[in-house]
Amino acid sequence: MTNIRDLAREANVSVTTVSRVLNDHPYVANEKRQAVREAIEKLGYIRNQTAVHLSTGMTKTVGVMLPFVDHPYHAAILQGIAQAAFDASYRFLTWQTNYVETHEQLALDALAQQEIDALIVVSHSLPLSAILSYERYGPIVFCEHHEDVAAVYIDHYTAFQQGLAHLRQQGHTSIGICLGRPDSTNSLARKHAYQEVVRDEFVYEQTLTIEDGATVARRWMQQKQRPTAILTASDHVAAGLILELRKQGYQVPGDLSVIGFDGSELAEVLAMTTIAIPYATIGRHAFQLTVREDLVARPQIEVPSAFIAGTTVLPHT
Amino acid sequence: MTNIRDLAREANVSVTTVSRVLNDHPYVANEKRQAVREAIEKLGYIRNQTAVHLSTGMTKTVGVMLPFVDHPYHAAILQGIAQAAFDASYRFLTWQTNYVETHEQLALDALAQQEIDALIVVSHSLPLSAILSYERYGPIVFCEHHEDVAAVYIDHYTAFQQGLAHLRQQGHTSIGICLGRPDSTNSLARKHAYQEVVRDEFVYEQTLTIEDGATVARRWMQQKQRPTAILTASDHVAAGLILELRKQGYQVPGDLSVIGFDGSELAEVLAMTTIAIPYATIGRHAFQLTVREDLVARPQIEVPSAFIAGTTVLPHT
DNA sequence: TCTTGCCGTGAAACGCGTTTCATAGCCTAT
DNA sequence: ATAGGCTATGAAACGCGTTTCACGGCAAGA
Repeated sequence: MTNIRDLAREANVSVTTVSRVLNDHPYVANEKRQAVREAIEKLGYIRNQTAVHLSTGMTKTVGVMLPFVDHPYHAAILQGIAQAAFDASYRFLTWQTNYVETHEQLALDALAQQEIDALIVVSHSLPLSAILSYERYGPIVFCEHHEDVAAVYIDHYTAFQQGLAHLRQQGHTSIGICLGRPDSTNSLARKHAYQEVVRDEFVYEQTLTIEDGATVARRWMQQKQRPTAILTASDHVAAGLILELRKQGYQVPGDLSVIGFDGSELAEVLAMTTIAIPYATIGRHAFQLTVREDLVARPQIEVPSAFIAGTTVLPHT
Repeated sequence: MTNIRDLAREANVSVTTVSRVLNDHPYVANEKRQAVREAIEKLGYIRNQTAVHLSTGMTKTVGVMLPFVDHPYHAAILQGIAQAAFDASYRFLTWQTNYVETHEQLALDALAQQEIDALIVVSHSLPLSAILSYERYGPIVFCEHHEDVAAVYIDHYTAFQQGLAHLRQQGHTSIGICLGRPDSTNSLARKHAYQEVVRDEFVYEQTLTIEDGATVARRWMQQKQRPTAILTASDHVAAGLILELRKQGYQVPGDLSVIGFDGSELAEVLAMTTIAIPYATIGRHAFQLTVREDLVARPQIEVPSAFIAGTTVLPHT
């Protein structure tokens, strides 16, 4: 591999001058610049990025810690990050953690080891304090709300309120909710919105997948006291719920009204009433935060959710 | 930042010995090893990965060139790559190209610039030869079939044959197909399988999204000569097709039988007849190929597809 | 007793681009 | 005429871990 010193020799200039040419520094005479360019051409020189990284002390790479790369909304956030990173000539490394703490730790280590310049935490199971202790190694941006942390998030409390308000407007008083991971920030906010307006508690926890949705359906069918509407925490769960009910001969929304959450293709396909989240936007903002000058001030960005009317909610009579 | 030389001074050993301790090299006396460990502890030393990369000449990172990170089957491949890379203590950098050639080029540049040790090409629009000219910089593995190239792929020809055979078995003789990008390797294989057995040509090209599926539905409705069954090239297209037809009052499979392709959640939700592809497996194999000793022999791995019976095909009477 | 061969250790070179600092010519403002 | 300021250029230091090579010591095999 030819390097910058070979070029210097070939072009009869110093390595400094070669470096200046490579970086478009102005203080190079035209003939020398030309000579270097010809040497590059002649020797087929290609810049070694690793050396650049070591020398400059930055990798122009951000890390992304997320549980699953192939879950639709995580993938959508990743898409936004990919786009924003691309626009800024950054690259991104992904740590798929499955919510395993030792895996999450590896992303933190990478930040400390200067493999990445900054870290975006899409979702995590390590304690917040454990993650924040790595802030001294570089910027850390979250995709969910925490106090005193750089973050871009949607207000799950308000989003859930919107859904509940819609159901109550339609005359539903007996309303259930599905939550994902029970103690996640999001679940707590949702529960909060729920408990403010609902008396009967129909809370289905640990619902994440289509299959979990079907399980909720089976539980609902067995209940004597049933809600007339369920607000889920993901379109996946809603889809599983709806399809299992229909399979068993129930009507959705005739027997049960259902609202999804995400605004995914699944909701589109099922013409589902849902709450759409602009995940790609979250990803874009998250990346942009990592390179923001005033990150020390720990800025927070709230992105709006949008209620989408579909065909899976009927007024309660 | 404390470095290896600081450690050496603190522990009264040479940098060589420190390096040996860091890399668990056996030729270090226990007392010295202990002394180095204490120095690491005391000074809070953290290894600089970039320096390791420069020094060793490898980054333990593979690149992934793919059009979209948030399309379900690309995400599923990415998931497989993520898993296999994780197991091998590798990282992966992703280039989301949108099939834009200049973007694809950036992934190739990264290989030449030694930012990545190897490149996985999930799908591409650059000419194959342009990509292969970068093989001298490092291993390149494809996720689709090409002659004389390291690749892991599914046999689209056979997969499509399976679907066609099923439809003909059910009495369909007038069969249409949807293809994605018209000149992609996959489309050509599919077309080949199609033209072998079908006389009337009902080929709908450039169908990729749910919306495209709806467009196919509208075209189908306007046709005087219509196929009685359509084999699509993705569950997305099939979903759009099915739902638009149903919306317009047609029966699926009563008026038109439909077979999807992918075996995605969408197919599951719609109880769609489809051809399932083990995308994560493709990703895993692809990664494993990049680190295989005999990669110069350009090994090829074919992974099987699986016909999944659903409710969107009815015998033709 | 003499050779091998393994263990243990460190100086120095290596990988490679960037940046600081010093130097020097030349022009402009005072 | 002189102090500054800008252009241009290069030597050397820097970032930092790995690896090669040389060397001393000691034990086992010949």
